[in-house]
Amino acid sequence: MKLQQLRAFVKVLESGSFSEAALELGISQSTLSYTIGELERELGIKLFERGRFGAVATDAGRAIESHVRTMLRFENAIFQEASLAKASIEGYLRVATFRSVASQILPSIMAAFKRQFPDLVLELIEMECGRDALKQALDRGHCDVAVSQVSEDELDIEDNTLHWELMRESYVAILPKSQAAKLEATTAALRAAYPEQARAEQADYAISWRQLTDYAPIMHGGHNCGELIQARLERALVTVPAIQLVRDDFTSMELSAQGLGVSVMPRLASYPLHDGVIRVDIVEPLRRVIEVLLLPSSLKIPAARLLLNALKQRFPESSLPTFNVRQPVKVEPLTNNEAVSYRRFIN
Amino acid sequence: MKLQQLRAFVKVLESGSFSEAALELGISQSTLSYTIGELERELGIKLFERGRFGAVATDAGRAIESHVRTMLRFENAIFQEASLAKASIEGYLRVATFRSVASQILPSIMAAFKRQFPDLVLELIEMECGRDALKQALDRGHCDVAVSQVSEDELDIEDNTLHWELMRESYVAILPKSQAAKLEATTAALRAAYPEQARAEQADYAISWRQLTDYAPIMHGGHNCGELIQARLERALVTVPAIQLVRDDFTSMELSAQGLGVSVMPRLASYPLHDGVIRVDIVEPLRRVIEVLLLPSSLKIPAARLLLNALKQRFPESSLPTFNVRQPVKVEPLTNNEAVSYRRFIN
DNA sequence: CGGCATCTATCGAACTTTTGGATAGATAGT
DNA sequence: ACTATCTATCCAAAAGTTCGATAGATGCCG
Repeated sequence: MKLQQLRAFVKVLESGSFSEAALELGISQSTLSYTIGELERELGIKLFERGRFGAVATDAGRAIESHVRTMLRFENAIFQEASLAKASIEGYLRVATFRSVASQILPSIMAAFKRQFPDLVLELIEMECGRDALKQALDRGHCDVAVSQVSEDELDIEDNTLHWELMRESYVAILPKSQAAKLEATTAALRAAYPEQARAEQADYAISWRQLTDYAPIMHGGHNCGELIQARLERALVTVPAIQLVRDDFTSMELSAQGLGVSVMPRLASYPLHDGVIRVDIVEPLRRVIEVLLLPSSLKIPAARLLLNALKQRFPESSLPTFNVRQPVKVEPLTNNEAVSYRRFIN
Repeated sequence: MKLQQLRAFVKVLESGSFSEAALELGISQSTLSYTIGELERELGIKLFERGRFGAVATDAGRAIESHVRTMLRFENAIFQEASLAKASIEGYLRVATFRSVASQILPSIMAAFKRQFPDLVLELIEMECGRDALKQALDRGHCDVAVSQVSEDELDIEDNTLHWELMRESYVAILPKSQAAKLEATTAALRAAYPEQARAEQADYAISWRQLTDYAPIMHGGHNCGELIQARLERALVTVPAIQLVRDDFTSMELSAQGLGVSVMPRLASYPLHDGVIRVDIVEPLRRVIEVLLLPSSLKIPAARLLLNALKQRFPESSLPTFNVRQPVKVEPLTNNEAVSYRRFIN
């Protein structure tokens, strides 16, 4: 078996066609055909179903996918260790996450990370936001680290995937200043009814989901989970008014300031606050937990440990520990010779 | 990077010399030198310190060892998946354990396992009995599965190594029938003093460690942890009489029957009981836990799952779950195309 | 139904890499 | 200083890989 065959295998898997994979690999189609053919011959199984449509993996092909990717992951880890020994870090790191984190949270962190380790190629893979999809991406070896969203009541994980909470985010409502007086009247009563809302970061006003439905919702396309909020609004009221989608935080605050509706956005995104609006806590707050996921074996990848450390620095409150950059596995001077000489076979 | 280089790397690591490794690999010394040289050139680091003595890994060499072995482990997993698709299972499985388990417990299981999967090469690696040593063997990739011993109060494991209790073994004393009457007199009192001893598998007699030291201990060379028992005996009495070492269970019972001393052996080993002896519970029993250890990633190796299932069958009381032989990771028809088309780079 | 477009497989020659024997260099022990 | 035991290098032969050309297979569409 050869690594080149495995690299070709993955490329075909991803591009779904020999010809295109060959193009991307910069080799001829005949070479690629020969390469995959050799691998299949050695394994004694067919890896791809070929046809007019291109190439699609057989059951057996899918069965080995994650193993192949694991091997390539560790090839990368070896390059990273080697570059570490030369006091730099080369290689790549693939981070999978969903749209809002990919667009709002990671860019600044990864840019800083990139500045610190310029020779590392960072790859951000955008996927659906469900934890299951991201966990599968890890299992299949599509990425090294994943950042997913999970609701507060589903934090546990049944298998041995590692996961740490990065932050817990609550959404706030943004309403025009003109509504301040009206809200002032109800805020005290609401606070009393929902005491758990009392926290350091408390806003001057509070509102209930029921009240919120008096306004036209302005959804933020960037970092809220549209369905989550929409579902919650629908629970409070039968029909939800037509929703406007906006891309920029300040734009949506501007719309709110103009009295065009209520913006719902993660608390963090509401700083700095637009002059014409007020920040309003939503009682029975809807919160989501942003968590990092990775396979235990990914901890062996130096760049992954570095990224986790960077995340810990950015989110000091998170449950992340800090990792040693240098081999976390202690290598004792026990010579392999000893282990080997004791070896015997059962035949 | 090429797998052949990695295989050569491991062989040099294990044999401690280029010449011998070349011999074992069946290639010439010059070829091996060139192979390792190429790898070093590509990584840009020196992997071995060479000299009159042979070759010994540098820090960098040791740093990549576990990654290299992981890659080879998964290469093996790929072959196993491929053979599974052909309704057999080829490849190898390396099990590390310590002497008594290697000689007394595993052979029958592994022989049966071997009969079931004749094309699988089983490798039994014998090491020291400490859990730490075996865990390190796993971490460094010297084996796929480890079976270790641990005392009852150290069951927890801090990192994410998987571990399941196979069996909990208590030792019994074997004494000549002539001692029955004498023991009968004290057994009831001892049972009352140590009620936790009352169990289904209870023997007809009980004895304390203090009383045990009246007899010459006959140690069983095969499956007790000599030091463990000796230390316990010494705690009960200042000096322990000279110890006789015996290899066969029935032989040591024979010695006890002849009134030559007391045998101490794991309960399981005392079946069937020799006619001339009695089985005696030791109060404040000394127990050891035999557990299976493996890395989470080893669960991906089909043969490892098969072996765990075989162990579960042999030890139905153990905490082991039963694994699916076929890919434990569900592979959904989500095409990689989708994931890839979303991909973008941060540069 | 048949031509067309779009795949992959195969062939043979050019090219690249790998291999092994011979030899040189390095080093520790005697 | 000699010897034994390592690894590195050189070079020619062997082996493996690559590519363009071409053939074969298959679904699409008029």
